Amino acid sequence: MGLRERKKEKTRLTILDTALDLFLEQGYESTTVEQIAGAVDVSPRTFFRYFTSKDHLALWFHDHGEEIMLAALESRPADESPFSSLMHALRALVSDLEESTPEESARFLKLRRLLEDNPRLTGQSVARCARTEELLAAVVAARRGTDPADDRLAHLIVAFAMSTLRVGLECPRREGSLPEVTERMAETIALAERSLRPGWDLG
Amino acid sequence: MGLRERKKEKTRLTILDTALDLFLEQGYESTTVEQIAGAVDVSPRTFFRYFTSKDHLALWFHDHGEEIMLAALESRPADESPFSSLMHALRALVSDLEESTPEESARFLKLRRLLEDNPRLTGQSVARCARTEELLAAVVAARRGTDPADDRLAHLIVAFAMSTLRVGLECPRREGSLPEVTERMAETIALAERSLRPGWDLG
DNA sequence: TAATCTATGTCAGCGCATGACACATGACAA
DNA sequence: TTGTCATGTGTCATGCGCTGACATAGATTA
Repeated sequence: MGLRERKKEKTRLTILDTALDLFLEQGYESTTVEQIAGAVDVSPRTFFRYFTSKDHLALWFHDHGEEIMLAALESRPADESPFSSLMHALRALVSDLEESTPEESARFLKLRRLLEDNPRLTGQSVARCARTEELLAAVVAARRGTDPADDRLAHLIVAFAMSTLRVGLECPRREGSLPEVTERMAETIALAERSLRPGWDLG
Repeated sequence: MGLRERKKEKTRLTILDTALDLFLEQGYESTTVEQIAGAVDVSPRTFFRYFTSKDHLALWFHDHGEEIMLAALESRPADESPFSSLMHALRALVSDLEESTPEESARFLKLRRLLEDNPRLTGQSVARCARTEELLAAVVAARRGTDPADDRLAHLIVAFAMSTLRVGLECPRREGSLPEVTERMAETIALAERSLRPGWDLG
Protein backbone atom coordinates (compact mmCIF):
# COMPACT_ATOMS: atom_id res chain seq x y z
CA MET A 1 0.00 0.00 0.00
CA GLY A 2 1.56 3.24 -1.19
CA LEU A 3 1.97 6.48 0.68
CA ARG A 4 -0.98 7.91 -1.17
CA GLU A 5 -3.42 5.29 0.05
CA ARG A 6 -2.16 5.37 3.60
CA LYS A 7 -2.47 9.12 3.70
CA LYS A 8 -6.00 8.94 2.34
CA GLU A 9 -7.05 6.39 4.90
CA LYS A 10 -5.56 8.52 7.64
CA THR A 11 -7.35 11.63 6.42
CA ARG A 12 -10.64 9.74 6.26
CA LEU A 13 -10.32 8.59 9.85
CA THR A 14 -9.18 12.01 11.02
CA ILE A 15 -12.24 13.59 9.47
CA LEU A 16 -14.48 10.95 11.00
CA ASP A 17 -13.04 11.19 14.50
CA THR A 18 -12.94 14.95 14.48
CA ALA A 19 -16.51 15.18 13.29
CA LEU A 20 -17.67 12.63 15.84
CA ASP A 21 -16.16 14.60 18.68
CA LEU A 22 -17.66 17.84 17.41
CA PHE A 23 -21.06 16.21 17.10
CA LEU A 24 -21.04 14.82 20.61
CA GLU A 25 -19.73 18.09 21.95
CA GLN A 26 -22.03 20.61 20.36
CA GLY A 27 -24.73 18.60 18.62
CA TYR A 28 -25.10 17.14 15.17
CA GLU A 29 -27.28 19.78 13.58
CA SER A 30 -25.31 22.68 14.91
CA THR A 31 -22.05 21.36 13.54
CA THR A 32 -21.50 22.43 9.96
CA VAL A 33 -19.45 20.70 7.33
CA GLU A 34 -17.43 23.87 7.01
CA GLN A 35 -16.58 23.65 10.69
CA ILE A 36 -15.52 20.00 10.45
CA ALA A 37 -13.41 20.69 7.38
CA GLY A 38 -11.84 23.64 9.14
CA ALA A 39 -10.97 21.56 12.20
CA VAL A 40 -9.24 18.94 10.02
CA ASP A 41 -7.73 21.64 7.85
CA VAL A 42 -9.13 20.53 4.53
CA SER A 43 -11.50 22.36 2.24
CA PRO A 44 -15.22 21.65 2.53
CA ARG A 45 -15.07 20.37 -1.03
CA THR A 46 -12.57 17.74 0.05
CA PHE A 47 -14.82 16.65 2.86
CA PHE A 48 -17.40 15.62 0.30
CA ARG A 49 -14.79 13.65 -1.58
CA TYR A 50 -14.33 11.44 1.48
CA PHE A 51 -17.93 11.28 2.64
CA THR A 52 -20.78 11.64 0.20
CA SER A 53 -22.81 13.58 2.75
CA LYS A 54 -22.75 14.76 6.31
CA ASP A 55 -25.08 11.91 7.24
CA HIS A 56 -22.70 9.45 5.68
CA LEU A 57 -20.34 10.05 8.58
CA ALA A 58 -22.84 8.53 10.95
CA LEU A 59 -23.37 5.49 8.77
CA TRP A 60 -19.74 4.69 8.44
CA PHE A 61 -19.92 1.36 10.19
CA HIS A 62 -22.74 0.19 8.00
CA ASP A 63 -20.45 -0.01 4.99
CA HIS A 64 -18.10 -2.19 6.95
CA GLY A 65 -20.83 -4.29 8.50
CA GLU A 66 -22.41 -4.91 5.15
CA GLU A 67 -19.19 -6.31 3.76
CA ILE A 68 -18.81 -8.61 6.73
CA MET A 69 -22.32 -9.94 6.51
CA LEU A 70 -22.16 -10.53 2.79
CA ALA A 71 -18.83 -12.30 3.05
CA ALA A 72 -20.04 -14.41 5.95
CA LEU A 73 -23.23 -15.33 4.14
CA GLU A 74 -21.39 -16.38 1.00
CA SER A 75 -19.09 -18.59 3.02
CA ARG A 76 -21.91 -20.60 4.57
CA PRO A 77 -22.67 -24.02 3.10
CA ALA A 78 -25.25 -23.84 0.34
CA ASP A 79 -27.51 -26.44 1.92
CA GLU A 80 -27.83 -24.64 5.23
CA SER A 81 -31.21 -23.03 5.75
CA PRO A 82 -31.15 -19.33 4.80
CA PHE A 83 -32.13 -17.99 8.18
CA SER A 84 -29.48 -20.05 9.94
CA SER A 85 -26.89 -18.73 7.53
CA LEU A 86 -28.01 -15.19 8.25
CA MET A 87 -27.78 -15.77 11.98
CA HIS A 88 -24.23 -16.95 11.45
CA ALA A 89 -23.56 -13.81 9.49
CA LEU A 90 -24.82 -11.80 12.46
CA ARG A 91 -22.49 -13.72 14.74
CA ALA A 92 -19.65 -12.89 12.39
CA LEU A 93 -20.55 -9.24 12.85
CA VAL A 94 -20.45 -9.63 16.61
CA SER A 95 -17.08 -11.36 16.43
CA ASP A 96 -15.71 -8.58 14.29
CA LEU A 97 -16.85 -6.11 16.91
CA GLU A 98 -15.26 -8.09 19.70
CA GLU A 99 -11.97 -8.27 17.88
CA SER A 100 -11.88 -4.61 16.94
CA THR A 101 -9.04 -2.32 18.04
CA PRO A 102 -9.63 0.15 20.87
CA GLU A 103 -9.90 2.98 18.34
CA GLU A 104 -12.54 1.13 16.37
CA SER A 105 -14.47 0.26 19.50
CA ALA A 106 -14.39 3.86 20.64
CA ARG A 107 -15.67 4.99 17.26
CA PHE A 108 -18.44 2.42 17.38
CA LEU A 109 -19.63 3.51 20.78
CA LYS A 110 -19.50 7.18 19.82
CA LEU A 111 -21.48 6.45 16.70
CA ARG A 112 -24.01 4.62 18.77
CA ARG A 113 -24.41 7.55 21.14
CA LEU A 114 -24.73 9.88 18.18
CA LEU A 115 -27.55 7.82 16.72
CA GLU A 116 -29.24 7.63 20.07
CA ASP A 117 -29.32 11.40 20.35
CA ASN A 118 -30.50 12.04 16.80
CA PRO A 119 -33.72 10.39 15.66
CA ARG A 120 -33.16 11.62 12.15
CA LEU A 121 -29.89 9.73 12.01
CA THR A 122 -31.48 6.64 13.49
CA GLY A 123 -33.86 6.81 10.58
CA GLN A 124 -31.01 7.08 8.13
CA SER A 125 -29.41 4.13 9.81
CA VAL A 126 -32.48 2.01 9.32
CA ALA A 127 -32.66 3.13 5.72
CA ARG A 128 -29.08 2.09 5.21
CA CYS A 129 -29.90 -1.29 6.67
CA ALA A 130 -32.67 -1.60 4.13
CA ARG A 131 -30.10 -1.28 1.38
CA THR A 132 -28.14 -4.10 2.93
CA GLU A 133 -31.34 -6.08 3.07
CA GLU A 134 -31.68 -5.78 -0.68
CA LEU A 135 -28.24 -7.23 -1.22
CA LEU A 136 -28.77 -10.03 1.26
CA ALA A 137 -32.15 -10.84 -0.25
CA ALA A 138 -30.51 -11.16 -3.65
CA VAL A 139 -28.01 -13.66 -2.26
CA VAL A 140 -30.68 -15.64 -0.45
CA ALA A 141 -32.88 -15.68 -3.54
CA ALA A 142 -29.93 -16.90 -5.59
CA ARG A 143 -29.44 -19.76 -3.16
CA ARG A 144 -33.11 -20.57 -3.38
CA GLY A 145 -32.96 -20.39 -7.14
CA THR A 146 -35.65 -17.72 -7.38
CA ASP A 147 -36.05 -14.24 -8.81
CA PRO A 148 -35.16 -11.77 -6.04
CA ALA A 149 -37.82 -9.36 -7.27
CA ASP A 150 -40.57 -11.90 -6.64
CA ASP A 151 -39.40 -14.06 -3.79
CA ARG A 152 -41.37 -12.78 -0.86
CA LEU A 153 -40.13 -15.44 1.51
CA ALA A 154 -36.53 -14.51 0.80
CA HIS A 155 -37.29 -10.90 1.65
CA LEU A 156 -39.14 -11.91 4.79
CA ILE A 157 -36.26 -14.09 5.92
CA VAL A 158 -33.78 -11.29 5.47
CA ALA A 159 -36.09 -8.70 6.99
CA PHE A 160 -36.50 -10.84 10.12
CA ALA A 161 -32.74 -11.27 10.33
CA MET A 162 -32.10 -7.55 10.01
CA SER A 163 -34.79 -6.87 12.58
CA THR A 164 -32.86 -9.09 14.92
CA LEU A 165 -29.72 -7.10 14.23
CA ARG A 166 -31.35 -3.74 14.77
CA VAL A 167 -33.13 -4.74 17.96
CA GLY A 168 -29.98 -6.34 19.31
CA LEU A 169 -27.88 -3.26 18.68
CA GLU A 170 -30.38 -0.58 19.58
CA CYS A 171 -32.37 -1.95 22.46
CA PRO A 172 -31.77 -0.71 25.00
CA ARG A 173 -30.06 2.21 23.34
CA ARG A 174 -28.70 3.95 26.33
CA GLU A 175 -25.13 3.51 27.44
CA GLY A 176 -23.50 0.15 27.37
CA SER A 177 -19.90 -0.90 27.09
CA LEU A 178 -18.83 -2.94 24.12
CA PRO A 179 -19.03 -6.31 25.91
CA GLU A 180 -22.52 -5.43 27.08
CA VAL A 181 -23.57 -4.62 23.54
CA THR A 182 -22.15 -7.80 22.06
CA GLU A 183 -23.66 -9.84 24.87
CA ARG A 184 -27.09 -8.39 24.21
CA MET A 185 -26.63 -8.96 20.53
CA ALA A 186 -25.91 -12.63 21.15
CA GLU A 187 -28.97 -12.93 23.36
CA THR A 188 -31.17 -11.34 20.74
CA ILE A 189 -29.93 -13.73 18.07
CA ALA A 190 -30.77 -16.63 20.34
CA LEU A 191 -34.19 -15.16 21.03
CA ALA A 192 -34.94 -14.83 17.33
CA GLU A 193 -33.87 -18.40 16.68
CA ARG A 194 -36.13 -19.65 19.44
CA SER A 195 -39.08 -17.67 18.15
CA LEU A 196 -39.30 -19.06 14.66
CA ARG A 197 -40.65 -22.44 13.64
CA PRO A 198 -37.83 -24.79 12.70
CA GLY A 199 -37.68 -25.01 8.95
CA TRP A 200 -39.99 -22.02 8.43
CA ASP A 201 -37.50 -20.60 5.97
CA LEU A 202 -37.40 -23.62 3.71
CA GLY A 203 -40.86 -23.23 2.12
CA MET B 1 -65.71 22.62 9.43
CA GLY B 2 -65.32 26.21 8.27
CA LEU B 3 -64.34 27.52 4.88
CA ARG B 4 -60.82 28.00 6.13
CA GLU B 5 -60.28 24.37 6.99
CA ARG B 6 -61.88 23.06 3.83
CA LYS B 7 -59.73 25.32 1.72
CA LYS B 8 -56.62 24.21 3.55
CA GLU B 9 -57.38 20.57 3.05
CA LYS B 10 -58.05 21.19 -0.61
CA THR B 11 -54.79 23.08 -1.04
CA ARG B 12 -52.89 20.30 0.67
CA LEU B 13 -54.28 17.69 -1.70
CA THR B 14 -53.76 19.91 -4.72
CA ILE B 15 -50.12 20.36 -3.82
CA LEU B 16 -49.73 16.64 -3.26
CA ASP B 17 -51.39 15.58 -6.51
CA THR B 18 -49.65 18.21 -8.58
CA ALA B 19 -46.28 17.27 -7.13
CA LEU B 20 -46.93 13.58 -7.65
CA ASP B 21 -47.70 14.10 -11.32
CA LEU B 22 -44.63 16.28 -11.79
CA PHE B 23 -42.46 13.68 -10.09
CA LEU B 24 -43.69 10.83 -12.25
CA GLU B 25 -43.44 12.97 -15.35
CA GLN B 26 -39.97 14.43 -15.02
CA GLY B 27 -38.37 12.69 -12.07
CA TYR B 28 -38.24 13.41 -8.37
CA GLU B 29 -34.82 14.99 -8.13
CA SER B 30 -35.27 17.20 -11.13
CA THR B 31 -38.50 18.65 -9.81
CA THR B 32 -37.90 21.58 -7.52
CA VAL B 33 -40.12 22.84 -4.75
CA GLU B 34 -40.24 26.17 -6.54
CA GLN B 35 -41.67 24.41 -9.59
CA ILE B 36 -44.32 22.59 -7.58
CA ALA B 37 -45.31 25.75 -5.78
CA GLY B 38 -45.48 27.56 -9.11
CA ALA B 39 -47.73 24.91 -10.61
CA VAL B 40 -50.15 25.19 -7.68
CA ASP B 41 -49.76 28.95 -7.61
CA VAL B 42 -48.59 29.30 -4.06
CA SER B 43 -45.32 30.63 -2.77
CA PRO B 44 -42.52 28.16 -2.01
CA ARG B 45 -42.74 29.31 1.56
CA THR B 46 -46.33 28.18 1.73
CA PHE B 47 -45.40 24.79 0.37
CA PHE B 48 -43.28 24.22 3.45
CA ARG B 49 -46.19 25.20 5.65
CA TYR B 50 -48.14 22.25 4.26
CA PHE B 51 -45.32 19.75 3.99
CA THR B 52 -42.32 19.92 6.26
CA SER B 53 -40.02 18.85 3.45
CA LYS B 54 -40.05 17.75 -0.14
CA ASP B 55 -39.57 14.17 1.01
CA HIS B 56 -42.58 14.51 3.26
CA LEU B 57 -44.76 14.46 0.17
CA ALA B 58 -43.74 10.93 -0.56
CA LEU B 59 -44.40 9.80 2.99
CA TRP B 60 -47.86 11.18 3.14
CA PHE B 61 -49.60 7.85 3.53
CA HIS B 62 -47.37 6.86 6.40
CA ASP B 63 -48.96 9.45 8.65
CA HIS B 64 -52.35 8.04 7.87
CA GLY B 65 -51.25 4.43 8.13
CA GLU B 66 -49.65 5.04 11.47
CA GLU B 67 -52.89 6.38 12.90
CA ILE B 68 -54.80 3.38 11.64
CA MET B 69 -52.38 0.88 13.08
CA LEU B 70 -52.22 2.57 16.45
CA ALA B 71 -55.98 2.83 16.67
CA ALA B 72 -56.42 -0.79 15.61
CA LEU B 73 -53.82 -1.97 18.09
CA GLU B 74 -55.41 -0.10 20.97
CA SER B 75 -58.78 -1.59 20.17
CA ARG B 76 -57.59 -5.18 20.40
CA PRO B 77 -58.35 -7.10 23.60
CA ALA B 78 -55.61 -6.75 26.17
CA ASP B 79 -55.18 -10.48 26.63
CA GLU B 80 -54.56 -11.18 22.96
CA SER B 81 -50.96 -12.00 22.19
CA PRO B 82 -49.06 -8.92 20.95
CA PHE B 83 -48.09 -10.31 17.58
CA SER B 84 -51.65 -11.39 16.83
CA SER B 85 -52.86 -7.92 17.70
CA LEU B 86 -50.29 -6.43 15.36
CA MET B 87 -51.35 -8.74 12.56
CA HIS B 88 -54.89 -7.54 13.09
CA ALA B 89 -53.64 -3.99 12.90
CA LEU B 90 -52.06 -4.83 9.56
CA ARG B 91 -55.33 -6.25 8.37
CA ALA B 92 -57.01 -3.02 9.39
CA LEU B 93 -54.54 -1.22 7.18
CA VAL B 94 -55.41 -3.46 4.28
CA SER B 95 -59.12 -2.93 4.84
CA ASP B 96 -58.63 0.81 4.88
CA LEU B 97 -56.85 0.55 1.57
CA GLU B 98 -59.60 -1.56 0.08
CA GLU B 99 -62.24 0.91 1.18
CA SER B 100 -60.42 3.98 -0.05
CA THR B 101 -61.92 6.34 -2.62
CA PRO B 102 -60.67 6.21 -6.22
CA GLU B 103 -58.67 9.39 -5.63
CA GLU B 104 -56.99 7.90 -2.60
CA SER B 105 -56.25 4.67 -4.41
CA ALA B 106 -54.74 6.55 -7.32
CA ARG B 107 -52.56 8.54 -4.94
CA PHE B 108 -51.45 5.38 -3.21
CA LEU B 109 -50.44 3.70 -6.45
CA LYS B 110 -48.61 6.79 -7.66
CA LEU B 111 -46.74 7.01 -4.40
CA ARG B 112 -45.80 3.39 -4.71
CA ARG B 113 -44.41 3.93 -8.18
CA LEU B 114 -42.56 6.99 -6.97
CA LEU B 115 -40.90 5.01 -4.19
CA GLU B 116 -40.04 2.23 -6.58
CA ASP B 117 -38.20 4.62 -8.86
CA ASN B 118 -36.33 6.43 -6.10
CA PRO B 119 -34.19 4.37 -3.76
CA ARG B 120 -33.53 7.41 -1.64
CA LEU B 121 -37.24 7.76 -1.00
CA THR B 122 -37.58 4.08 -0.28
CA GLY B 123 -35.00 4.68 2.40
CA GLN B 124 -36.96 7.58 3.81
CA SER B 125 -40.00 5.38 3.83
CA VAL B 126 -38.25 2.73 5.86
CA ALA B 127 -37.01 5.40 8.21
CA ARG B 128 -40.55 6.64 8.66
CA CYS B 129 -41.66 3.10 9.43
CA ALA B 130 -39.02 2.95 12.12
CA ARG B 131 -40.69 5.87 13.84
CA THR B 132 -43.97 4.02 13.75
CA GLU B 133 -42.18 1.02 15.21
CA GLU B 134 -41.16 3.09 18.20
CA LEU B 135 -44.75 4.06 18.89
CA LEU B 136 -46.03 0.54 18.45
CA ALA B 137 -43.28 -0.85 20.66
CA ALA B 138 -44.31 1.56 23.38
CA VAL B 139 -47.90 0.32 23.21
CA VAL B 140 -46.86 -3.32 23.21
CA ALA B 141 -44.50 -2.75 26.12
CA ALA B 142 -47.31 -1.05 28.02
CA ARG B 143 -49.52 -4.08 27.48
CA ARG B 144 -46.71 -6.30 28.70
CA GLY B 145 -46.16 -4.06 31.67
CA THR B 146 -42.52 -3.43 30.85
CA ASP B 147 -40.25 -0.47 30.20
CA PRO B 148 -40.26 0.16 26.43
CA ALA B 149 -36.61 1.19 26.53
CA ASP B 150 -35.58 -2.23 27.85
CA ASP B 151 -38.09 -4.69 26.48
CA ARG B 152 -36.24 -6.37 23.66
CA LEU B 153 -38.98 -8.87 22.98
CA ALA B 154 -41.50 -6.08 22.49
CA HIS B 155 -39.21 -4.46 19.95
CA LEU B 156 -38.61 -7.73 18.19
CA ILE B 157 -42.33 -8.44 17.97
CA VAL B 158 -43.01 -5.05 16.44
CA ALA B 159 -40.00 -5.25 14.13
CA PHE B 160 -41.18 -8.60 12.80
CA ALA B 161 -44.65 -7.17 12.26
CA MET B 162 -43.34 -4.13 10.41
CA SER B 163 -41.10 -6.38 8.34
CA THR B 164 -44.21 -8.21 7.31
CA LEU B 165 -45.83 -4.94 6.31
CA ARG B 166 -42.87 -3.75 4.28
CA VAL B 167 -42.33 -7.01 2.50
CA GLY B 168 -46.02 -7.30 1.75
CA LEU B 169 -46.23 -3.84 0.25
CA GLU B 170 -42.92 -3.72 -1.54
CA CYS B 171 -42.33 -7.18 -2.86
CA PRO B 172 -42.65 -7.43 -5.75
CA ARG B 173 -42.42 -3.70 -6.23
CA ARG B 174 -43.25 -3.47 -9.86
CA GLU B 175 -46.71 -2.55 -11.05
CA GLY B 176 -49.74 -4.07 -9.44
CA SER B 177 -53.30 -2.88 -9.19
CA LEU B 178 -54.73 -2.17 -5.79
CA PRO B 179 -56.48 -5.55 -5.42
CA GLU B 180 -53.22 -7.26 -6.32
CA VAL B 181 -51.38 -5.30 -3.68
CA THR B 182 -53.91 -5.99 -0.95
CA GLU B 183 -54.05 -9.64 -1.92
CA ARG B 184 -50.27 -9.97 -1.65
CA MET B 185 -50.37 -8.14 1.64
CA ALA B 186 -52.89 -10.64 3.01
CA GLU B 187 -50.75 -13.52 1.81
CA THR B 188 -47.67 -12.09 3.46
CA ILE B 189 -49.48 -11.67 6.75
CA ALA B 190 -50.53 -15.30 6.59
CA LEU B 191 -46.98 -16.33 5.76
CA ALA B 192 -45.59 -14.48 8.76
CA GLU B 193 -48.15 -16.04 11.07
CA ARG B 194 -47.27 -19.49 9.83
CA SER B 195 -43.56 -18.89 10.28
CA LEU B 196 -43.52 -18.07 13.94
CA ARG B 197 -43.86 -20.48 16.81
CA PRO B 198 -47.26 -20.21 18.46
CA GLY B 199 -46.89 -18.26 21.66
CA TRP B 200 -43.38 -17.06 20.81
CA ASP B 201 -44.41 -13.55 21.67
CA LEU B 202 -45.64 -14.32 25.16
CA GLY B 203 -42.24 -14.91 26.83
C1' DT C 1 -69.08 47.07 11.24
C1' DA C 2 -65.16 46.49 14.15
C1' DA C 3 -61.75 43.63 16.17
C1' DT C 4 -59.20 39.65 15.76
C1' DC C 5 -57.13 35.61 14.00
C1' DT C 6 -54.60 33.16 10.57
C1' DA C 7 -53.03 31.83 6.08
C1' DT C 8 -50.12 33.65 2.70
C1' DG C 9 -46.46 36.33 0.31
C1' DT C 10 -42.03 38.62 0.44
C1' DC C 11 -37.38 38.91 1.58
C1' DA C 12 -33.15 37.67 3.37
C1' DG C 13 -30.12 34.16 4.65
C1' DC C 14 -27.90 29.60 6.07
C1' DG C 15 -26.16 25.08 5.11
C1' DC C 16 -25.61 21.07 2.19
C1' DA C 17 -24.06 19.48 -2.07
C1' DT C 18 -22.00 19.42 -6.93
C1' DG C 19 -19.55 20.72 -11.30
C1' DA C 20 -15.53 22.88 -13.48
C1' DC C 21 -10.99 24.15 -13.55
C1' DA C 22 -6.29 24.92 -12.00
C1' DC C 23 -2.62 23.40 -9.12
C1' DA C 24 0.39 20.50 -6.51
C1' DT C 25 2.05 16.24 -4.96
C1' DG C 26 2.90 11.18 -5.13
C1' DA C 27 3.78 7.25 -8.47
C1' DC C 28 6.42 5.22 -11.91
C1' DA C 29 9.44 4.41 -15.90
C1' DA C 30 13.41 5.69 -18.66
C1' DT D 1 17.50 11.59 -11.15
C1' DT D 2 14.34 13.33 -14.05
C1' DG D 3 10.29 13.73 -16.81
C1' DT D 4 5.65 12.21 -17.39
C1' DC D 5 1.38 10.79 -15.82
C1' DA D 6 -2.17 10.01 -12.41
C1' DT D 7 -4.58 11.62 -8.64
C1' DG D 8 -5.84 14.27 -4.62
C1' DT D 9 -6.85 19.16 -3.26
C1' DG D 10 -8.25 24.07 -3.25
C1' DT D 11 -10.99 27.71 -5.30
C1' DC D 12 -14.92 29.54 -7.35
C1' DA D 13 -19.54 29.59 -8.75
C1' DT D 14 -24.00 27.83 -8.37
C1' DG D 15 -28.32 25.45 -7.24
C1' DC D 16 -31.56 23.76 -4.09
C1' DG D 17 -33.84 22.81 0.37
C1' DC D 18 -35.34 24.92 4.23
C1' DT D 19 -36.26 28.63 7.97
C1' DG D 20 -37.09 33.07 10.51
C1' DA D 21 -39.12 37.64 10.54
C1' DC D 22 -42.36 40.71 9.12
C1' DA D 23 -46.20 42.72 6.53
C1' DT D 24 -50.73 41.99 4.45
C1' DA D 25 -55.03 40.25 2.84
C1' DG D 26 -58.57 37.45 3.79
C1' DA D 27 -61.70 34.69 7.00
C1' DT D 28 -64.00 34.63 11.64
C1' DT D 29 -66.46 36.16 15.46
C1' DA D 30 -68.78 39.66 18.23
